[in-house]
Amino acid sequence: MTPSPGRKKRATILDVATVAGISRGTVSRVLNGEPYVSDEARAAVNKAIKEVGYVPNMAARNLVRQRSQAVGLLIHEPHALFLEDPNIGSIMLGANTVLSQAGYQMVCLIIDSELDVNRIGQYLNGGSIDGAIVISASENDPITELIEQLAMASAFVGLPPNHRPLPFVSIDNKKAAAEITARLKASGRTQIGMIASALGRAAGADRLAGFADAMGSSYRPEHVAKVEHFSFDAGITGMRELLESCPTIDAVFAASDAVAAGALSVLQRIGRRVPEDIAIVGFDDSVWAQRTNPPLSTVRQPASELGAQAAELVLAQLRGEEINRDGVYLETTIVWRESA
Amino acid sequence: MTPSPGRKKRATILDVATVAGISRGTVSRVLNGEPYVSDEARAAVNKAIKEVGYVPNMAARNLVRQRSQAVGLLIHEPHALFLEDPNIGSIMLGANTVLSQAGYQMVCLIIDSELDVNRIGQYLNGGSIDGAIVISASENDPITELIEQLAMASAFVGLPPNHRPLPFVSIDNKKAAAEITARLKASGRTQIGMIASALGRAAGADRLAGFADAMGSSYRPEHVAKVEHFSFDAGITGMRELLESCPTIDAVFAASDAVAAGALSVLQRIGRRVPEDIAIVGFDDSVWAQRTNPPLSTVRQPASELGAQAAELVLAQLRGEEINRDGVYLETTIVWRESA
DNA sequence: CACGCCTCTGTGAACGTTCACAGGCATGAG
DNA sequence: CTCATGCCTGTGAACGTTCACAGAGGCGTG
Repeated sequence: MTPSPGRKKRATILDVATVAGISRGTVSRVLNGEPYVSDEARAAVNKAIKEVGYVPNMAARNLVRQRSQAVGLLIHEPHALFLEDPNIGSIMLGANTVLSQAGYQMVCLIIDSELDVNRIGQYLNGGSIDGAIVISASENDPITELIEQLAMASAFVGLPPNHRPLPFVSIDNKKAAAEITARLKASGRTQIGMIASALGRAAGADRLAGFADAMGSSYRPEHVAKVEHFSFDAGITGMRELLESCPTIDAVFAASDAVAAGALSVLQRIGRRVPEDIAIVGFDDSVWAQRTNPPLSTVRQPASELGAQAAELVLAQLRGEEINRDGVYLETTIVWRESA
Repeated sequence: MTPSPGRKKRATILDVATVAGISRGTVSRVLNGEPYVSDEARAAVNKAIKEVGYVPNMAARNLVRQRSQAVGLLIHEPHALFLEDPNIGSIMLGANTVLSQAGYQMVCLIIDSELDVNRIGQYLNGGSIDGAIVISASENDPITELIEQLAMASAFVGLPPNHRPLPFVSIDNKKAAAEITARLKASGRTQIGMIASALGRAAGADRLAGFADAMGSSYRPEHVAKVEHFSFDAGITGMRELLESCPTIDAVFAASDAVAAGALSVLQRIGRRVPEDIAIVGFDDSVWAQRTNPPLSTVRQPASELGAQAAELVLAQLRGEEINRDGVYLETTIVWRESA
């Protein structure tokens, strides 16, 4: 009687032990590269492992070790935005490289509905991962609360919502926004507007704050269009709004490259020349920036480095080290291309 | 003596049981929503769970149940490509929705280096996931071999490499390519070329085959530029090549939208008008397609549906159902915009 | 009253590891 | 010769669940 037509029963450490003619303990020692194992035993174990096709059972290992050697990357991003955000991919790869080298498995978890929120809660606290990197959590995020309650090893990419005192890696959005706005002013433009996005998030609000700072006394509220997301479509909406409230505008700071690309498409459709008639700058230095026509002047954000540092931050906590509670800020640079 | 300043010890099912004044078994029954539990017991358990802050330990559960209620989404894509591929995000979301509703956790695993390959092997076979959805595996992929050996529940998005007889969901690349090429011919163009990409993958090779099919006797090898990836930069390279080998070309079928966008940028730089002087069509109907100027005519690929169906395929296997061994093909449609 | 059935509960045995401990066997020093 | 030391090995207990089983009590029926 065969047990079932499905997957065959997996070999355990005991099978390896009996085939190799030794005990569990020694097999375990070989598996974990511990010292005090004779060469013969080691060879016998390795041979037996191949023979029976043994692979360690993670669940059993995690259970007894009380850790999983895995770190979660939580992506809590509205549907559409996730598809457009060019930074997420870079952040993922940056984090993966660091975790991978440290022997950790990175597992990405997408939070896309209420259903997900509960299940992820279990996943977080159920011992499936030892730490979490959180990307783009919005204000009042239940996951953030959970992480804080559990006091689990974590790192946010961008500021943690609600000013929670949690570890993070970010860029200084306000400073960067102020810098590129200043540059725009210095280039001789006089009617400078902004398309501000995602004001519910620190990144969005800070970019607007930086713009206002740099404009100083020449700041005009009617020169700011406020849109919901960092998206191409939001850029279209925002640009139309801006043209209506201030037809003589001659420069626009868009809160992201995607927004800038949307704005650019509006300007081109109505025949305004960029940069001759109107200058436009973005933020992120994503693929958008280099592939619009003209290519965008923008703020370069070290996305993969953000991911990498967030991963380091989590690893440090797992090693039990004290970490910098004030967060890590990475440098941005201005990339000047032809759109301004 | 406090045990350690780190995370406090987690409550177990036994703690809940003692607080509620009943046994493990009943707590377990409540947890899993089984019948034959008195209302009082249920209430007591729920109260106790809140009180001690209990969360089930997944490792222990997975160990005894021999399954994890999680499905992996393996992304094996060269670094740069992962960032550009517009379909991956949609596939992820499509799969996540289906899995989430079925009570499964989707975990994405990125394979970006040799290091990753080994670790993922363990992850796959170590009981951390019950099934796998594989995106864009290239020929001779060790992960594919592993999945076949393990006979684990799986589904490929796109054809499995090396013609392995594994479940998959795909579009008919050859047919779709032939259709759009035919449409290009019908529009009166006479010198039609193609920028063929990623010929090492079924998707890439099939698109070229479809093109050749549709061209029939008017197929000219020198009208085909072969490039490595489905990327913007590859589009630039390919277009330059094509212009050199055939300066009078008046239509180009690019193997993907990103490639088409790259090609378009070359044409615009040298002053060829699209679509007046030369027509260009892409493949995917990704964000690229709608945001180039002019927007691209292209083949619409139901990316999120691909992810969803792949998820369904895995779930069916986990339910023990027999599945269609010949794969599932989804329909594509031609989207005609202004670039041709 | 005896019996069977249904509801509910508790208990022991697993699941596959790791870890601490105990102990065996050489080897070398006193 | 004895004892300590270093290398190597085996064993029992634990990790936190689920699952099958046994059994208690209530109720209706013959």
